Amino acid sequence: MSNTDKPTSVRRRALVSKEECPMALASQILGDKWMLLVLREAFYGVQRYDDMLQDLKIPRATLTHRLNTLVEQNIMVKQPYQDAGDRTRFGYQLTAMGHDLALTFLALTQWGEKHLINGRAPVGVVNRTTGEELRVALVSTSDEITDPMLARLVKQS
Amino acid sequence: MSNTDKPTSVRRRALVSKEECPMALASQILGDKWMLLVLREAFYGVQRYDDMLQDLKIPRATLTHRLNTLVEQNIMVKQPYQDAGDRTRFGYQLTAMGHDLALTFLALTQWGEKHLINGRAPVGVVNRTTGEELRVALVSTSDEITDPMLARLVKQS
DNA sequence: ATTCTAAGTTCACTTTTTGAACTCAGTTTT
DNA sequence: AAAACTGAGTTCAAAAAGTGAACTTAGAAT
Repeated sequence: MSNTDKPTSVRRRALVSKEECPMALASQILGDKWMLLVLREAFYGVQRYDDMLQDLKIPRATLTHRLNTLVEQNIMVKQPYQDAGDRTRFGYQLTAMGHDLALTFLALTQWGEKHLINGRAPVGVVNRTTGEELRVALVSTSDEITDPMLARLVKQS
Repeated sequence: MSNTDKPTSVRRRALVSKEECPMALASQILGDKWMLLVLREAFYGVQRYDDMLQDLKIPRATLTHRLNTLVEQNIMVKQPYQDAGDRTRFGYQLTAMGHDLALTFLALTQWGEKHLINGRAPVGVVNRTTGEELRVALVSTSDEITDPMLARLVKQS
C-alpha cells in the first residue's frame, strides 16, 4: 500500500517551549554527566567530598562546583556531622526534592540495565520491609499498570 | 537523646564502580543538557533537523553532534522520508531503545512539574485509548504501588 | 540560470573541564 | 610545642567543548 522505503513524514513541533517545559528546566540542572554521577553517590548514601572523589574519580574543582549547584538548587544540603572523638565535618545529603529524583534515577538505571549491559543488574531495588523486588512503571489514576507505548503527551490548559 | 545539631554520620560508599553501574553508563550518554532536550523533541515527535534547531535554539554544530551520538548509540535512527511532490529528506526517529527512555523522560518531567514549576503541568500524559491520566510510580513484582521511600538499593550477585 | 531550502561544515572565540599542585584549619603524633 | 596528617576545598595553565555567524552543497522550484 504505502512506500515503506520512504514513508511520508508527520511534521510535528514541540508542544511547549523549552522555557516552560518542566523536563527542559530539569535538564538545565541535571543534564550533565557529573551531576547524575554525584546524585548516584547521594542515592548510595555517600556523603563525604573525599569519598565521592574516590568513587567517581572526578576532578576536585568539578565536584565542588556540582555540589554547590545541587545545594543552590535545593536538591542537596551541606550538613555538619561529628563522629565520636572527631572534629565537626560537613557532608552532603539529599533533601526531599533530591529524594524525589529516585524515580528518575531508578528509571534510568532500569534503562541502562536493559540496553547498556544486557539485563545484568549489579544493583537491585527492593522494598526495604518486604524484600520484594521493585521496578518503575507507568500507572493510571486508578493504579492500573499501563504500557508506556500507550502514553500520549497532550498540551494542557 | 541525640545531638540534633551535629548528628554522627553513617559512612557509606558506592555499591558498584561507575564502570559497571548501568545508571553511570547511561549518564555518559545522556548526561548532557542538549541530549535531554533533543530527546524531548523526539518524544514530541519532532523529526527534522531544522525544526529542532528552531524549537531549541541549539547551535547547529551541537545539534549535529548530539544527533550523531544518538544514532551511534542506537537511540535514534536517521530515516529517509518523502513528502508529496518533495524530494527525499532525512528525519530522526526514536528506536525501541529510545522509546524505552519514556519512563525516564516522564519521571523527570514529573519531578520538574513538582519542584521546578510548582505543580503546574503544561503537558500531561494520558492513555491514548482511554484518556486516563498517567504517572510514573514504583511497583512491586505483584504490581503493588510502592512508596519510593521504601526502596532500598542492594548489591546483587 | 538563478533562487530557495534542508541539512550540514567551518571558523574564530569564549567557556568549561581537567590534573596537578597548593592552602588552610583542626588533630593526632613525636 | 613542632611536625605531619586529614578533609575539604582553591588556584593555575593547558586542553576540550560549546557557541554564533557565515559558508557549503544537493536537489527543487521559479
